[in-house]
Amino acid sequence: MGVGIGSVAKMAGVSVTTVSNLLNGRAERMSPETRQRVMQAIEALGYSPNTSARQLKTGKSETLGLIVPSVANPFWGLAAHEIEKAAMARGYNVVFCNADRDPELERRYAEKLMSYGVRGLILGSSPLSFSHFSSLVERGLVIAAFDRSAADADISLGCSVSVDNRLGARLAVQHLIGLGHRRIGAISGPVRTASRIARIEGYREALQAAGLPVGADLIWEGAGISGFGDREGADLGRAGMRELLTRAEPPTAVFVINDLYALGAYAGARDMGRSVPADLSIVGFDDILLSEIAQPPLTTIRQPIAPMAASLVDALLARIQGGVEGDPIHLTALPELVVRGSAAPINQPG
Amino acid sequence: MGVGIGSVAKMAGVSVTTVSNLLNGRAERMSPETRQRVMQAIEALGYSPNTSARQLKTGKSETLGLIVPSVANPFWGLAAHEIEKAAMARGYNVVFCNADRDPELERRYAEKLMSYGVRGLILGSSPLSFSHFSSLVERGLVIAAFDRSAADADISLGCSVSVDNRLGARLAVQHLIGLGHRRIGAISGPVRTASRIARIEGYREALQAAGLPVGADLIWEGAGISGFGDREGADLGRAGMRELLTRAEPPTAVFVINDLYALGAYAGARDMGRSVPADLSIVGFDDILLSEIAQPPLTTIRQPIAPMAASLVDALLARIQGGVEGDPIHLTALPELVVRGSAAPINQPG
DNA sequence: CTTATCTAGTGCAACGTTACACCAGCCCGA
DNA sequence: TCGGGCTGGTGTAACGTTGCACTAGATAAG
Repeated sequence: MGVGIGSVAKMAGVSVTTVSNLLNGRAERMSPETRQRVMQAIEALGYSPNTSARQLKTGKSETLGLIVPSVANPFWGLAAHEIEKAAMARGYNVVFCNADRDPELERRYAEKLMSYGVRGLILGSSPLSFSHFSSLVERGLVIAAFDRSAADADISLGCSVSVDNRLGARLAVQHLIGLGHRRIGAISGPVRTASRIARIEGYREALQAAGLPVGADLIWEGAGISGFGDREGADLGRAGMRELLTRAEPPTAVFVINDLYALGAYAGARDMGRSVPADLSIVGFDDILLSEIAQPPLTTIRQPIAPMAASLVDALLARIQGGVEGDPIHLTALPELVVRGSAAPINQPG
Repeated sequence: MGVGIGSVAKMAGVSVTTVSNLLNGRAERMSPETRQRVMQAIEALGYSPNTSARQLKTGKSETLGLIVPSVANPFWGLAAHEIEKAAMARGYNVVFCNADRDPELERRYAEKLMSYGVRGLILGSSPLSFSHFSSLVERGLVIAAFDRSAADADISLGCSVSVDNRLGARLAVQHLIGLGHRRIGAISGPVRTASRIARIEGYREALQAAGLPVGADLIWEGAGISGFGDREGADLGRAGMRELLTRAEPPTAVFVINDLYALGAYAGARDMGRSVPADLSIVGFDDILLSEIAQPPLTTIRQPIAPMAASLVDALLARIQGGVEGDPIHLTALPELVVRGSAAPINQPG
């Protein structure tokens, strides 16, 4: 049954130590002929090392954990894929978990991952607090956040990367202002994460800096809506846009918290008989795959996901491998405005 | 450092066996007071079992592997999430891998997974052949395919589930025929998987059954296009539609192999000045999240992903747990036509 | 000739867990 | 009083791997 290091050793006529030495990059400790024999035995038996045993012995693991709200969300799907690529390139595997932003589920997953020997955990869509991880952090888990900005870091956060969400939102809103819009709304949705809060702040800042109105009547936050999943992502954007357009003095342009919501907002605008961008300008955030082929192609803020993933994995690995030395590492990536067809100069009604 | 079963035992004043018994559902073998003491010790020490050690000892693992082309593709992202839910509900974890349909990468991942103790592997988007897995199957790996039909099963396939792809395609094409279309094209793309082949067969069958023309000039297969990734999914649909519409006698309706391509085909149609559905009807396949909010909402064939995922996980677990008894289990799910706005009665030009 | 150094290995305890094989008391019926 | 069956445990050998601590034999230096 078990073809292990032992069977290989027997077949090659050497000790298990020698096989182990070959397997662990100490090939110079044996003659070329021995090396050859061992390698042939490995090949012949189809031997592959038992990771559990290795992990048990060394206490190290070449595996990183990743918790995202849901991989069914195109943005997190792409982020997950890029994180996996970056980890693989450094010899690490990643195990994905979909936790639907449920703190209790996140904690259970993290615990499970630790029991698998995982020491590094990447969190997508950071909750406001990491307190549910604190006991795990005490036990040696290093947490890396994918979308959290440096400023509001938590004690137990090992490292983080995010696009400058405030700046991104400002860019989006400034674009709208440049197009002549004066009543600019925002659709945010009921989930309060670090990144969403920063985006809304950026939105407010840009408006204030331009001396434009910024009131609750311009923002839809979907208060009271629960049972949020990703199926509902676009639907919430749709609902939000519909509600915003039925208010007393509706905006002529709206900044939508992310592209999935923005695509939903397209549908909401259509539902209300508005044409984008003729009657209503929209700008999103993220630049997901589908934004380019949407009709009209979505003007949005691009996050450089691949470099962000690579940097975060580097930082996390440095912390895991080099011990817990020094302060948390925080990285900020620059957002980029991608002008496409969903925002147009204001259509002066009078 | 290592808080293991041993420290718990010491703290509770019992033997390691007793702790192990409690941990493995043999709680009735000890007095309530002992149980209480052990549980308090577990709590106090923050003990969590070491999965590597457990796996090493038992040879079993509560982990399933899943290889998909890319989780950045909305369809596979959703499928992955549903598979994870189904597995979790049965006490299993799943490790996701994105292999970009590269057989060599698939094999490497599968090997890695086996070294982690994984005995059950779910494959999304089945390649035509499973030969690259044969040596792993000999070593005890059970393979389950998510989108492969019963008919064309490979020796090394343990179980499978798929929607009836032929029927789904027939439904789609019959819908178009019912709308009065007579020149019905198809966009398939360059990747040849079991499911795509079946869909194209269904398309041909429906056309033949209705006595309609079915020729190479109606089908775009993207021959010669390489470097396929998911970024290109929608782009290929766009390119395909453009090419189809520049041919001598373009179709008035087209069946697109999946929704991602179909959304790209929308863009391709716009590029060529055609309006959907007024000038051109489109029907897709899969019913991804975004299809409903696209403009026009996409008429498509829905796959019941959640039940499919649950059935496949059940079948796979039965095979892993119950030994390799009997023939492969194959399940077929029924596709459903979802009529939305992208297919309309033919616009008679004369 | 002795001692040091190098080459090419070997032996073994440990990592945390499980489960088989035990066993000390106690109670009950005969 | 003995035997049998409970109850509530305990002792320990593995599982496959690693890496420290060794060493036999050859060669080199003094």
